Amino acid sequence: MKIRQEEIVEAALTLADEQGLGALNMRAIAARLGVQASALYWHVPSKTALMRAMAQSFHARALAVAGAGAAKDWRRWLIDYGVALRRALLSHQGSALLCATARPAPDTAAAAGDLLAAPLVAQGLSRAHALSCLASINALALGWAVYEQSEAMHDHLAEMIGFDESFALGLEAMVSGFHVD
Amino acid sequence: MKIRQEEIVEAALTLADEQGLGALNMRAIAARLGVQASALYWHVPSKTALMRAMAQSFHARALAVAGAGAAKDWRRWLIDYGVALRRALLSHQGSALLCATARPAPDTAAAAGDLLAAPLVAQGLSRAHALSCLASINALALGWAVYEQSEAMHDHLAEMIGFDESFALGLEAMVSGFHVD
DNA sequence: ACCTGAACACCGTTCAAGT
DNA sequence: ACCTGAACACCGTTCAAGT
Repeated sequence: MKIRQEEIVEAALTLADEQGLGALNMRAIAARLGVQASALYWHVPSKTALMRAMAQSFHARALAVAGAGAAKDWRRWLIDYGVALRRALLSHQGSALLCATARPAPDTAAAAGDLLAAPLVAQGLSRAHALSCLASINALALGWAVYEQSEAMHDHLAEMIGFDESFALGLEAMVSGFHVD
Repeated sequence: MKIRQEEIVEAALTLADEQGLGALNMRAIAARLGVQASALYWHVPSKTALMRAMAQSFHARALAVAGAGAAKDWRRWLIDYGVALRRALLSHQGSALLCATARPAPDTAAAAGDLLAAPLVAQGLSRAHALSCLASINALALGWAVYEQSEAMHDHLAEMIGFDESFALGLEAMVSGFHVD
């Protein structure tokens, strides 16, 4: 039974989705593909690299969604990006923690930075300022997603606030406070 | 050689600080205390519980700093809290990831929520709105700290933006966008 | 080229046994 | 009460050997 890199990442993703990030181990991934754990190492250098690939798929999704409407007002664009990023993170269990743990490949990160900054720079923000704003939105979305995906934290916070509204409130407040430099 | 709970948490904290969170294991902690790994389980129920205790020490520090000046304007207070929280997280290696992973004890979290909301409620914000604002600030500080403590992410971002200024910018933007409900 | 089987070092945790 | 020593199951990873 032949295996490809892509299949391994996909299997890992659905496994993490079903059983949680803590249940993600090489033997379980291999079993899901009808193969031995050691077979994975022909296609993937390490579990760390595998998790990095998993994390990148989330960023890629958010980037694709946000990149679509580049003609909008830059504040609107930032808000849409933040919402899309959070949604992408929440779409799979444990993805926030995964993104917090796994570092992206340096070249991918640089390319993503350029792509994200472009629509802001086109509307008059300096590149440095655009990246700064983007980083804050990344941090906000990641932080919220971490809280929402932490079981106990989720249960506790959910009693007192609504996640969607609170995130929207914080995001809109932040973006409205940004200025063109 | 007798051991106390507190000593174990402290040893774990300094070990994580020196060697990183990945090097944190029961045998290493025990060795630092001149004891066998199995001895730890007389004082601590599990590694998970130990990490929870570690995470709580960070929140406690930030809470102590922020609780100090309760008479300030609520926006100023929120900003000071955010800055204190981030500083507390950055003071130990891997603390952000630790706080993202370990869930606090439910009663501690509830008490912290009350304590933090109090100065805001005293100045006219509703309890729900105060908690919502606080959660956003928590998320922002945690997200930033995660980025700053992720080695590769750090190196990459540091080339383009200043962490301190960018965090301050995002935090002040957000707080200035909050309103009394 | 791609996979199996068996092994290695390491880890969290348990438990009888010591003092 | 508190600690040691030895063990267990589990994990990431390697590597010879098969096909």
